[in-house]
Amino acid sequence: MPELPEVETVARGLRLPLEGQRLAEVEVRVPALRWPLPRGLARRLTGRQVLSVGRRAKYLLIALDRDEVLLAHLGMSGRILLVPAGEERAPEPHDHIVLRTEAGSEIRFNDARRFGMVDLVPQPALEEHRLLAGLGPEPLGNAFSGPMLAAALEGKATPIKAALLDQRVVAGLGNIYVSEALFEAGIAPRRLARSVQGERAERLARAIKSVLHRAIAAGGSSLRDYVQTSGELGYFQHQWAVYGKEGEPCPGCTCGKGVRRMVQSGRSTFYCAVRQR
DNA sequence: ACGAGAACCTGTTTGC
DNA sequence: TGCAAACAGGTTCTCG
Repeated sequence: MPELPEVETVARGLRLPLEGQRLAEVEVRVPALRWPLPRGLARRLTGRQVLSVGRRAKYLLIALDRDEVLLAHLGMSGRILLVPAGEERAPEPHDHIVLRTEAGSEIRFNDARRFGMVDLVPQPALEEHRLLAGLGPEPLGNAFSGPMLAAALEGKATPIKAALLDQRVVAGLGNIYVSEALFEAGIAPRRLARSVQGERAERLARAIKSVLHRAIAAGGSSLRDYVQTSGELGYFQHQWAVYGKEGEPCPGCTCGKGVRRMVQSGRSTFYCAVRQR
């Protein structure tokens, strides 16, 4: 589920129910996700006030009073479910962490596969946190550009597909948006990263920004459903050009061959063999 | 040092 | 229909 646009959508959806609220009750129902949860997490969170909800790469950053930040990653299958104040809903399987605010709404972290991660970090140490320290630039940040991307790809002997999944190169892209961005930029997924320079890097940086912006806009339009019901993908899935479209005609392309699927380092890549070079 | 593949889990879809 | 295999939006670890 969660690449940058999905996490951004979740962060936006959590602002209203969480910001300014005190956590009246906290339940931690599993000992570990990907790693053991911080000791005494429920106790340490109870009574704390939420100052703000933000995002870095695919991480949710929930800033608390007393200078601590709740850091959360949704892994592959993680979702945030919101139960509005006044509604009762029995805990469902894999509802691992449940936060209840003073106002009565419930925020649940549900993650069937438990690839997600949660940590509680002192604010001053946030940037050096082992999960955040090595992250590359935010693709939607002002600093991110063709030349910056070109520099990050320089000398890399790996396919561009794999390089873009590397969070040290750019932070926040995942398997879906890499396929989409490469299609939009007209770059073949197998092309070596080091050969993406100059105008190609420029096109790719632009495509990345454009795809992410459009996905966030679509996620935003389905924001309530997204957070409240199941955490499923927002409406952007209806706008995918190639992802999951093997055999279908590629949009705006007259190649007649349709979208192809291949496997690169164990993961599906969708592309047009004619338009992407 | 770098890149490819395995490993971590469970749920759903696909194929025989 | 039933069952097994393949596959799923991520990251880290190991090995060559």
